[in-house]
Amino acid sequence: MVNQHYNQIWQTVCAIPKGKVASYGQIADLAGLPGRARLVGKSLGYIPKDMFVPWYRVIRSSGQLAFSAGSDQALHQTGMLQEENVVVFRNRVKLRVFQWQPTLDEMLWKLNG
DNA sequence: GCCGTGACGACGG
DNA sequence: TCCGTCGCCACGG
Repeated sequence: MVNQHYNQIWQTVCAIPKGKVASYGQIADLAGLPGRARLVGKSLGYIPKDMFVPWYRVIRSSGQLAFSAGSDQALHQTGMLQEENVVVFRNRVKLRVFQWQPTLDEMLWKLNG
């Protein structure tokens, strides 16, 4: 039994295209939960093991990875991103280059799904 | 109900 | 750019 908000958040994270990243706040907004970036972070820790959700494409609004530099988790996330050709330098990603900018179509599609 | 705790964010120095 | 501060909100003790 999981909070309904978590499902909305997971769905939204799944909409981030491969090779792009989005911020916690951005996901919260798109999920219809403005101002609840921290809830997004929480929910990513509760992703069911049998469900694929590209959690590693979610980073801070500053471009920094959420995990501290050098930690196992940060290294894992870095590896996953680099497999998608997202450049991670000094534990951060250049948002100018890799941040997902949803088109109107993508946002409307989410409403239907 | 109060309080501390987060995979956060905006802002100012 | 790198910090500290404050606001934020869901949870658990």
